[in-house]
Parts: sequence; structure tokens; C-alpha cells
Amino acid sequence: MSYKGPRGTYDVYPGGREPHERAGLWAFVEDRARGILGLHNYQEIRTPIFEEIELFARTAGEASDIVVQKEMFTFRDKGGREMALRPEGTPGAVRAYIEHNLFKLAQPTKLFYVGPMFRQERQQKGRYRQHTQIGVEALGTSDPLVDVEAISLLYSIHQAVGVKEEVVYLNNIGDMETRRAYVPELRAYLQRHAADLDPDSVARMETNPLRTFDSKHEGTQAVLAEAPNIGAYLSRAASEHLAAVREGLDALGVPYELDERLVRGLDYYTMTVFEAKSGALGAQDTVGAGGRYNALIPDLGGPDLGGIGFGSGVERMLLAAASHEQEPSLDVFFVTLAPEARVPAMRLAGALRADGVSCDLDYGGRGAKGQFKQADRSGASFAAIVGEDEISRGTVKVRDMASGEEREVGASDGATELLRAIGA
RNA sequence: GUGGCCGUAGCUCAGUCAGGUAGAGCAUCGGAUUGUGGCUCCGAAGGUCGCGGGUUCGAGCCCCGUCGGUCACCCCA
Repeated sequence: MSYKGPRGTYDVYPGGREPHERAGLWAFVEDRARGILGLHNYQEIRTPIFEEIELFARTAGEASDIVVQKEMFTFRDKGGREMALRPEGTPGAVRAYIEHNLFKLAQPTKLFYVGPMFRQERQQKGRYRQHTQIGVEALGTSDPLVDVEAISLLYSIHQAVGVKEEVVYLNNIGDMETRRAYVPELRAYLQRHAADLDPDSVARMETNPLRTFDSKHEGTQAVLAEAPNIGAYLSRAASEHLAAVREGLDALGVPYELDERLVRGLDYYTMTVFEAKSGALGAQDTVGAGGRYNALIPDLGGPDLGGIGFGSGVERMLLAAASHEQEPSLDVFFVTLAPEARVPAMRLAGALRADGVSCDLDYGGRGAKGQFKQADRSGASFAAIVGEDEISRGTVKVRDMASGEEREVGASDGATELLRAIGA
């Protein structure tokens, strides 16, 4: 056995060591999230996990490292088309929205998706080459109350799955007018302090100065601490939008912190951006994040409509959550004490399952003691014992595993008495 | 892609300093209890010491390389 899973991936299986490797927890998170999304009238969209590279290249922006540093998994199909495994969910969803003319319906179109995303990065805590996002896109409107709904939704999902030490950060990075006013000021300021910046930030200062705020470099952060704030440069529209979002969040009781240095990695964001972090994670502490993208739909060939969305990492939610794992439960474990008892036991198990009673039996050829031990470990409420004596009498012995109490019931006419004995 | 740390039983790890017969706990299986679990006791099974090369009479240990993991940078959910 020398095969290992691909670098940066993980398996989900019974008894997995890390929270995101445990099958039961995935079901828990998905159930909770789908429940809340349904309550807000969001409907599921499923798009391919690969698209043409061009779609992602356009949306991420030329300055984004997803494209520039080739963090996408790419391949060429047999027709020579350049394809990529999706690094994020928004482009595919927006592409489908336009392709199927969903904007002709009453707007907004409220969509959610759950699925794997791929980025060819080096793994670390909370970061994987294949990870799963629960995401939302509310398309076809620029109403600030939709922003409120999206942020509230993100917060609600996190609360429902038990994300610990969460803080939601909010900012408005403005419209074109805002950036025309702000970006030159920021760039000029950074250029004056270029000597104290890290090399990455010096390069970004020209291409996309907003992104320097993401740097973890000490010198850069010291410079940025004195940098002009975008808040003072917001256009009237941006400023009113931000005020409306804040008013809505306050009314709903969603706690948040305004952070004027919050920018997002993807270039398509405009106006509202937000990010939910958890202190229970490592350096990769963003659990979910998103923002408004008012130019994206027209950029991809659709009508001039706005949209907003977020993605939340399921692995990070699980890592940041208190464990809600449920003990596996079993109703009945069959103990067979003679070879000829095995088939009758399987038949009875089938009859019980037909009535919704979960059953299992020994396939390991264990002795009586071993089978009872297995029954105990399986968490079964009852053991149903079938041996030579029971077969000759046409009965089954039912043992209550908690009390140790046993009683013999008839089994010649199916599982009726057995069902009664276990109170099903 | 860059850097730190780490690769010994299914799992968690000791053994590396000072080269000399590969260990423990937990888990698994069996027995004590010929058809009865949890607790206890006894026993068994389980290892190319990540891989390759080198030094040496002798390498889990030293040297070189390589692969993998992990955390951090970068970037991002």
C-alpha cells in the first residue's frame, strides 16, 4: 500500500482525526446551512467544477494571484480548449445566470451552492488544494438591504454550526468615482514610504494599491497605519449605501466591526465587502467572506445589474466550531451462536429494517463473547440472540443492552413479536 | 513557489544526545468465563524505523540526496 491522497487533499471517513475529516460533521453543517438558506428563499444552483480558463481569468482580475501565480489547476481538453478547475464559485454561477437568462425573471435571483473549489497552493492549517464552499449569490439588484441579508445569512449559518470567536468585518471600497479619488492618494502616500514596504507591496502599489492592506509585513503595516482612509473619499452613493447597510445590520442585531482597511483579494468587488474571521483558527482565520460586484454581470456579457455574494469554507467552519458530532446509534445487533443461525438472523434483520429499525450482525466469525462485545461497541440498544436452542424453539432472545434484561420471543411468523419486544 | 519543524506498529509517541538484538501506551484478536458486553488479568498478532545512496566491523541514530507531512510566508474560504 503505497498510494496516498494527492497533496493538499484529505479524506472524510468514519473516525477521522480532524473535524473536517469526520463524515457526520459534514452532514451536520450541510443540513444546518441548507435549512437556513431555505428559510431565506435561496435556491440551489449546481454548475460544473471546471470552466474555460478565460472565465476565471476575467473575473479574478489580472492582478490576482489566482491567475498570475498560476494557482489554478488547468488542463487542455481533447479539442484544445484551455480549462481550469474552479478556484471559486461566483464566476460559474454568474455565467449560468446570464446563459439561462435568469435576469428576465423577477429579480433578485437568490442562489446558493455547495461544492469543491480548487487552488494549487501549499497546504497549511485551514487551507487545502481542494476545499468546499457554501456560497450564496443574490443577483440582479443593488439594493443595500440585499447586502444586509447576505451578511446576516453568513452570520446565521456560522452561528448555527457553532463557529467560535467570530468577528464580522465590514467595509465599503466604493464605486469607480470613489476609487478615482482615493487610489491616487493612496498610491502617492505609499510611494513616499516605498523604502519601508516589502517587495510584494512595492509591486502592488502600482498595480492595485488597495491590496497592500492585506500584507502581513510589519514595516508595511506600520506605513499603512498612517495611510489615508477610504472612508473619507467615499462618493455620495457609496457613503449612503454603507449607511443603509449599517442601519440594516443594526436593526437585525448582527454584530460587526467597521474596518476601513478591509479589502478583498478578488478584483471584481465594489462597494460592500465583508469578512467573517474566527479566533479559533490559525493564520488562515477567514471563515467566510464576500462582497458586492456591480460590474461583474455586465463584464461577463450580461445586463447592467449588480450582485452580491459570499463563500464560506466548510473545512474552516468545522475547524472553528465546537464539535456537534453525534454518536453512531444502532437499534439491534444480532448475535448468532451457530452457523445455521446466520441466514435466519439476516432474514429477521431484513424484516426489522423494513420497519425502520436499524440492524447489524457479525461478519467476522467471532465467538459469543466477541459478538456481544461488538454489540456493545456498536452502541446497539438491543442484542437479538439466535442460537441452536432458539432455532429449535422458533424464537429469538432479546437482550436489553443497558439493563441486561433478557426475554425470549417467538420468531416463526416474522418480526412482529421482535418489534414489540424492542418497543418499536 | 520560499522557509522552519517533523517522518519508528492501525493511532499517540519513546529510543537519536554518547552508533551495538526495535520498545511502550491505546486500539485489534484470542483466553480466563464450553451461549452473554462494559471492569480486571493473561497472551498473541502487528515494523522494508518514508525512500535511495554513503561512512562504519556494525546505522532507527552520523553524512548526502529525495519524497511526504505540518506550520508559517505568499495568497485565500
